[in-house]
This record gives sequence, structure tokens and C-alpha cells, in this order.
Amino acid sequence: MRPIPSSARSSRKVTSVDVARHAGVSQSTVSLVLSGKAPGRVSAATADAVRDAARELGYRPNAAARALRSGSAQAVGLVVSDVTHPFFGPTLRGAQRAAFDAGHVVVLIDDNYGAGWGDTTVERLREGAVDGFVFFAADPPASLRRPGAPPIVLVESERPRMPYVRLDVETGTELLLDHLTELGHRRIGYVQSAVVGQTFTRRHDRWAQRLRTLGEDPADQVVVSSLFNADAAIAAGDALLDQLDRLTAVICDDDFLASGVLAAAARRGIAVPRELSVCGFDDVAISRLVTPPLTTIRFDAGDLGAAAFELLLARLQGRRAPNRVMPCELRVRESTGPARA
Amino acid sequence: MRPIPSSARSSRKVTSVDVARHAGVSQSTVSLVLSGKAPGRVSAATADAVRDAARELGYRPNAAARALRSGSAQAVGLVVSDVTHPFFGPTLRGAQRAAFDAGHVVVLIDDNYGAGWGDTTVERLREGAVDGFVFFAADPPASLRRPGAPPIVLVESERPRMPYVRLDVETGTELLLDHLTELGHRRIGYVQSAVVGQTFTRRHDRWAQRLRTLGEDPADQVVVSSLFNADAAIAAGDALLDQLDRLTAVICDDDFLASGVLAAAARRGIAVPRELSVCGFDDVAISRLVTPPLTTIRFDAGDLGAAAFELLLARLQGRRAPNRVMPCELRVRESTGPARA
DNA sequence: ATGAAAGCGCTAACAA
DNA sequence: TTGTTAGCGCTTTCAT
Repeated sequence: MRPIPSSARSSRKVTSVDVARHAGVSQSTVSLVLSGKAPGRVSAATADAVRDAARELGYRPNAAARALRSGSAQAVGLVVSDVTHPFFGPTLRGAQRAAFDAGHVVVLIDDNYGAGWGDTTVERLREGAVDGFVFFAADPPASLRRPGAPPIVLVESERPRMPYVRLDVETGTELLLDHLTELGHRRIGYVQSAVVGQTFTRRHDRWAQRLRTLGEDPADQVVVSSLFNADAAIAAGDALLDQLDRLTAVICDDDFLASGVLAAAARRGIAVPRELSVCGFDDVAISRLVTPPLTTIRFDAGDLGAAAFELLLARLQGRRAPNRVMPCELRVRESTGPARA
Repeated sequence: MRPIPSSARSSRKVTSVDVARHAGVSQSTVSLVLSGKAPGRVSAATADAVRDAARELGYRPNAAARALRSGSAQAVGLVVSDVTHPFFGPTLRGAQRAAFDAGHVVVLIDDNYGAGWGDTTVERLREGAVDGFVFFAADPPASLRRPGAPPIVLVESERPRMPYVRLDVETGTELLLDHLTELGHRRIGYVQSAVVGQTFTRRHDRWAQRLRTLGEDPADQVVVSSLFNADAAIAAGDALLDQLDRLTAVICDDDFLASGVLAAAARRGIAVPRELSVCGFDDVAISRLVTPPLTTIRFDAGDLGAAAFELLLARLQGRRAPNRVMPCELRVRESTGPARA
């Protein structure tokens, strides 16, 4: 082990050439060792010497150079419409764990419901910085839907010929409806997401279909819609409660929206579930913090995120993997009860 | 305008060489034009020709090559301990807007309260993919605190010799305490964040100091702490309410924590604010969704995020810019009222 | 006003 | 098992 030249300790950038010189080997050997391709090609002793030299010099590979040369950044982008949507945290963590296991890093891009800088960021990242994208309840920009674009996978949305992972929201909706009808509800309102999305359409369709089998006309039910912010959610709740005589229960596209109904009901002194049963969807943290705690649909968000990454990884490797539909289950809490007479 | 060679329309990667050839100019001219350094150096006609060629061929610059050559990726990383913390959305948007105005993109890194893959991601991004970082209520890894590390700025935390942007939480805490004392409260409990952080310490110190001026011993007050998840927040609320006879009001490090107190109170049938006044902090969306809506402290999160980016940009440009302390204001809602007798 | 040429730091054929 | 060499696509002197 040679002494460390003082220059190496300075702030000058340490390159693989420096490591090679310090270890007394060639640059390609350094590359082989540090990118884990050494076994069977480089002797153990040499490999150790290289690693030691790298550590001593504080060498860190330059990601840009590596990406440029190898054509892969070992990084993926996760695009979401709103990072703060609570639905999203556990899912992200699942994707991160899976990515990490595969030696990739994941960066997040918030596109603010399509109103933000998501597209620009995606454009700038797609060449060089990131190998592929997963779009989480967000729409891929047109430029990524053309041939030659990097691989992408969709979560909770679908497009022809694009790989996706989604929740079995049809079953989720059925579960909620089973639960409500067992409690005697037949006139069931709906609080819809004003943000359009396949997942919401599926739920709504299933709700409509089910009401028909109950002999109710979906068109006669109270339906309101709301964006995902507190004011809108409460206003939607108010609009719904204005017609309380026309329903005994309501299902909502999301726990956040359901919380808006709860807030509006509390302000009017309407008792939940005695006068109205309220269902959410997603089982996010807030669903246990509101009063009463929400009956909702839960699923394994970590699995969802991991599955999305697996699918993307398959594409990156030129493999083909089947789309996934993840299961949901019912979580009964105190926001639902027998239909009022 | 020459016809587009069919090969250019194929999925083969289009490089600046292709653009140069197509426009009949040299590669350096293309570079000059497309990176906005043309004025005064390239004739307008040539510049237009280059831009046309680029558009026709669907050229997109390779970020890795650019970063490698120029040493700058025009990208910054925003590291947060929990992307889904609602506090965080508007702040991020502010940072994004400022970054975008300066021609930078921002990628998010979730480090899951230090338990995740944040450090690895930061390590991998720092060379090549990203020029600098802002750490949002997250601790920078040791490797970034050494000379030669990329510039970083801290939000809502501080370290010696590191630029920061923070909220004036001292004033925020005072405002809350003013409000409560005017309502006749003197025994004021505290729900602390179990996640340590300078910002929380400051608030707690101010609370303790203020109680002393009221002639109360802070050590005699009910203090509980909680992580930022629903179960913990409700459990903390329960622990607090077990000692309801020892307080008439409580201030919480965060709206989420305050919501936990509300949820616990609702389960026990304790009326807020009649039997207990509850204050939050941050004025996130949830504060209006819970019952009753929370009295809390609000601030301009967009400004906070923008200020953080500005500071980072200054560092990237070798400028020095002053740290910032952003103002807070009181938001009175229905969770606070006169102290019970 | 434009072009030629060098080279950022790395990986991967290909040689030895 | 290891070294030599040739670029990846771009920006940037330096000539012209």
C-alpha cells in the first residue's frame, strides 16, 4: 500500500485513473472491479487492492460518465400527480425497496396534476439521467408514447399497449356495496374524484351496475365530485348533505373525499353513521384520524409499488412481464351502520 | 430545408452531429444555438436553420453527455424525510417554480426518516446527475458535510456553517401561547414530535420559557411525544387525555399530531374545545377536515421552498446569500376556546 | 460567424 | 488475468 499522495487528499476530483495509478493497475481493471464484474476475471488480490485504493482516495464514480458510456443510469423516475397524497407514501416505499434490491435508485417527480413541471422534468431526465419511468396515477406525456421512448409502466391507469399495475377496484367497490346493502342501504350516493382516471371510472361503473341490480336507477342517486383539497372536499360534502333525504349512505373515491363529507356533516350536526353511512377508499392514515374512523378499502401499497418497479425492470431488460391486478380488502370501522328508516 | 432522411425518423438516437449534418453546419454551431449562447456569435439565419433541423429530427440533447462535459446537470435534488407529509407539498411546489425559472429541474428523494435509501440515492446522484441538494427536515449524510461535497441547503434544520432557510417558529409558538393565555389557559400540555429536529426543539423551548413567565413549571405539564403515523398520534392523544385534569389546553408540534388528540378525544367523548383546547402547527389540509377544525400556525410554504432553492442556486453560482427566517401567522379556528373552570 | 479538434470519466471490445 | 484502445454525445477553446 503506497502512501497517499497529498494531492489525492485535496478536493480535486478523484477519477478511476487515479485509483488505477494508486493501485498499480489499469483503468479497465478498476472498472471491472468496482462495477462488480470482477469475479472470474480479476484475481481476488488485485480486486482487493483496487477497492482499498478507491476507499483511500475517496473515489466515487461519476454517474454522468457511466450513464453516457453504458447507456444506463441505473435510475428510474417515479412520476406522481401529487406527492403529498397519502396513498402514495407506502407505494413509493415499496417501489424503492424493489429498485434498491435491483441496484437502481428512484427519483420522484411531482407533476402537480399535470399543471406543473412534470413534463419538462421528464423530458430533461429521459436522456441520460433516468432509464425509465413509472407513472403513478399520472398521464405520460405524448412524447413518451412514441417509438424510441424509454420504457414506462403505469400504475392505477391504463393505456393501450402499455404495461400497467393496478388495484382490483371493482372488487373493492363490490365489497363496499356488499357491506352497505347488508346494512339495509339501497340509496347510495357517490363522491367522485374530479380528477379523471380509469381507476375512478371503474369504481363508478361498478357502483352504477350494482345499484341497478338493487332496482335503483343510478341516475336518481346523489352524485357530487371534488378535487383533492380540503375546501373542495368539504364543499362537495355540503352539496351532498343538501340532499340527505335522497340517500342513506355514500361511497367516496377516496378517504380524503370521505373526510370532507365527515367534516361537512359535523358542521351540520348530522350524525355519522346514524343518519348517514360514509365509505372511503385506500385506507390512508387520515382514515383513522377523522371522527368516526372510516370504513374503507385497503390494499398492500408496498406490493403495488414493488410490482410496478418489477414490471419496469423487466422492460428495461427487454423481458416481457404480465400486467398485475392487486387485491383489495374491506376494512370496516365506525363510519358505516344500519340504514336509517 | 432538405428532405428528412428516412433513417432519421427511425428510432436510432438523434445526436447533435445529425442535427449539424441536417442543417449543414458544424456540431459546435448546433451546441451554441441550442444552449442559448448563439446571440452575437451565430447569425440569426443559421440559428433558425439549426432549430428547424433539431425539431424535424426530434433531437433531444443527452443529459449525461452534457453533464459530463459541462460539469453541471442543471438539476437539484430535494431530500425529504417523508414525501407524504402534507406540510411538504406546497413547499416543494415553491421550490420547483423557482428552480424552473432558473432552468433547473428538481428531483425528489424520500429518505423515510433516515431509515431508507436516501443516503444511497444521494451518493449516486451527487456525481453527475444532480448539482446540489436541499434537505428538507432531513439530515444530510456525513459524506456531504466534507470539503469537496456538492452545495447543500437545509430547510427547517440547522448545522454549523451550513446555509439554511427556516420558519420563525418561535414567533409561531408565541402566537399560539398568546391566544391560549388570552382565553384563560395556564396549564398547557405539549404533544411533541418523536422525530428530533431543531425546529421542534425551538418550539418546545419557547413553550417552556413562556410557561415559566406564567408562573407554571414546565416540568409539571403533561408532555407526550409521537411519531408521524396515525396509531402513534392517537396513542399519544390517549396518554395525554389520561391526565386531562392536569391541563386545559395543548399545543402540538404539528397538525397531524393535533388530529391524533382530536381523534382520541372523540373516542372518549371529550368535547373540544369545551373541555380541552387543541392547537396544531403548519395549517395543512387536514386541519380543516378534522372536527373541530384546528387552530394552527400558517406560513407561506411556497415562499419557503423558493427561498431554499434561491439559496442553493446562489451556492451553485459561487455567490453567498443570507440565510432566511420566514414569518408565521396565527389561524384561529374552532379547536380552541375559553379554559374550563 | 463558423469549424476543427480535444476531451469530460467511464465501459467494453479486443489484444496480449 | 490484465492492459490497450476506442469511443459514448456533448461543450469549449482556438483557429480561420
